[in-house]
Amino acid sequence: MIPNLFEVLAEPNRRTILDALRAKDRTVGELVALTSLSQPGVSKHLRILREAGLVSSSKDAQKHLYRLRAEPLADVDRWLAPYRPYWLDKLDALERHLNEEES
Amino acid sequence: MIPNLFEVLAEPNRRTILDALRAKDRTVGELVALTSLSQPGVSKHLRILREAGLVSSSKDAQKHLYRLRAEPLADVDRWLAPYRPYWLDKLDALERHLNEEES
DNA sequence: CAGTTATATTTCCGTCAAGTTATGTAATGA
DNA sequence: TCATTACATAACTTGACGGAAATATAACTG
Repeated sequence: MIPNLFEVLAEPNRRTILDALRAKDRTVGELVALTSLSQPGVSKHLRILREAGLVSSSKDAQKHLYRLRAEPLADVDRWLAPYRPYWLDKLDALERHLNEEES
Repeated sequence: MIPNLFEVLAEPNRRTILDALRAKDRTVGELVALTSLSQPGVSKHLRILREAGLVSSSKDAQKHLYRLRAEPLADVDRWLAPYRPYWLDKLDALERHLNEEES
């Protein structure tokens, strides 16, 4: 219940859905085709993504259009920020300064 | 097996461990104190982090020192990159251009 | 060597996530 | 109204994960 953002993103099919929604809004049926999951399976993931604020939906007749809402991903970006210096070559010196031992 | 990086990061205690290792290398005992987990629990998480390439360890007598290896997190950063424009205010126009409907 | 410290591994258990099938609901169309 | 389309929800099964407890291993200490 109320899974954290990382848990939401840990599921590969959910990332596939998000990636697909970057290009354009999609119906559930389209996403089913993209994920090779059953329709209920996709709906389940969409619910989790909706509850995480990562997608929103609007109804167009029977079709439900899902749209990417990437704002929550800024939290991941903020978590990641302090780690970024570690993999940037220019700051290897900093990394070695913060630690001392060699493996 | 071989859980993907997002799965590894989904576990809160593992993120706690990584965050702690940003400051300095730590022994298992220190990490036990920081996570309120049992020692075997921490060792289990450390194994997963090691297999993901996110930490390395070196032995100093009985003590095992764990060190952050943040390089794999660059993959998360790369996954995140295409989403970044969506939450940057300056690019709201781009976002509206890529989609059309309103929720 | 015996005991202690520090950590890893094993075993077991409860929980929960993810998938499927079945069913419900809403809108369209003949 | 009845059938069909599109999707959501419910019910159920299964497998993996996270945790603790017990045990193993390795190094230091007296």
